[in-house]
Amino acid sequence: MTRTVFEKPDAVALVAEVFRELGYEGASMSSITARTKLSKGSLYHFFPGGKEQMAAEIMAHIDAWFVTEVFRPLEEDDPRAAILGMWETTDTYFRSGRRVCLIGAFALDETRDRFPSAIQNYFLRWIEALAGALTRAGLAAAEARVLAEEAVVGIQGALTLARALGDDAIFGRTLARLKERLGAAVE
Amino acid sequence: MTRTVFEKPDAVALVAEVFRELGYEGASMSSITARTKLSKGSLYHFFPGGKEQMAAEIMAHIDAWFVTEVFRPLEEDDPRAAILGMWETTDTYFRSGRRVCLIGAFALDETRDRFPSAIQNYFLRWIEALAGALTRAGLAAAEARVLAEEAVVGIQGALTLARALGDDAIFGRTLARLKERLGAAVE
DNA sequence: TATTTTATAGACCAATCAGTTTAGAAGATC
DNA sequence: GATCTTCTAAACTGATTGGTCTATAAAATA
Repeated sequence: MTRTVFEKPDAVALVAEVFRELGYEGASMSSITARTKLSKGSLYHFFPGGKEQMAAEIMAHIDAWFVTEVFRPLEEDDPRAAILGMWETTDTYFRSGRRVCLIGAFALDETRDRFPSAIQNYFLRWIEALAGALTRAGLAAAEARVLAEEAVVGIQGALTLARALGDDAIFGRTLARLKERLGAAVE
Repeated sequence: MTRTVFEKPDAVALVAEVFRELGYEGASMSSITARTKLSKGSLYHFFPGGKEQMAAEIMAHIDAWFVTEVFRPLEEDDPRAAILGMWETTDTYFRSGRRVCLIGAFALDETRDRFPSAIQNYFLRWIEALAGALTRAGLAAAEARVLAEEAVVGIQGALTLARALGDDAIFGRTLARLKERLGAAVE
């Protein structure tokens, strides 16, 4: 009998992709075991709290990744360069729109009511980090906030349309448009 | 024993709201019967094909509504007035962002694979109808298309953030910004 | 190498799932 | 008012759900 041994960080990442593809309700334990190759025993060993704990830890993992890779870099010295880096990181993370935003997807149905603050904070911090960079690049606080909100709205909307249309180009087009608009505002 | 008698159009509308709130996988037959007060007998009488038929008919119903209330009005004589009307209709339909886009939500998870053309056509037709109005208002076809895409992306993104943040104002702010941007382009 | 800890496999559970069936009530037609 | 069609209620089905448990394999520690 062959056995495959997993480590928890790998389990989190594997299960995350299943939730991302199927949504919280759509991701049944059997679909999770089938797609990740982790047995139920392994899953409940790592996540005694079941699906709810899996989703909570996945969201915490995503949040930590964005703090390190997106939000904190936006606080660095050169705000213009930081914002340019954000477009690159965002395009890579969402695989040019082929990967959806798990937290955005959770927000749309009543899964939101299970994790309201995690969902709210993720988007709030993104908007605040970007608005902060725009402010340090010279924009008035109010204008920075409006533009940051427009950017995060555009990213989410483009992810929805990319999947709805099966269009691999719309996400890149949207990022390019937002990049130009924010770039022009801080020139 | 009291019995409530429903008509099919009412059944479609009632079930639609449950799918909208819970998503396709999240909407179980028991949650549908509980929230709509339609019994299983009634539901399978109206929709012998079960959940899949319910969702298909709901999407067709939404599509028809948008054709009548949004897409066709955009083809009327005065394109500027038609576009202004679209912002009103959109704000009302999505209840200032408190109501999500069922078709956008279906696009995000593998529910999309059940109804790929219905989902794709809904967004394609919206973009095309709006681009057509912008063209007739004087814009070059390419520019009209880009702006129309930006508008539909913005609407979807704002719906996601409205729910994620529990913010009643962000949808209206986004619509106002898009209205101004499209209005300025055709002046 | 012996022991302890960590992790896997899969049988098992009660509850819920989508869907079927049947009996009869309400509404429409005659 | 009798007949026929439409619709509802709820019991029922087999399959699947999320979750538990036990035996044991692998890894870490001693």
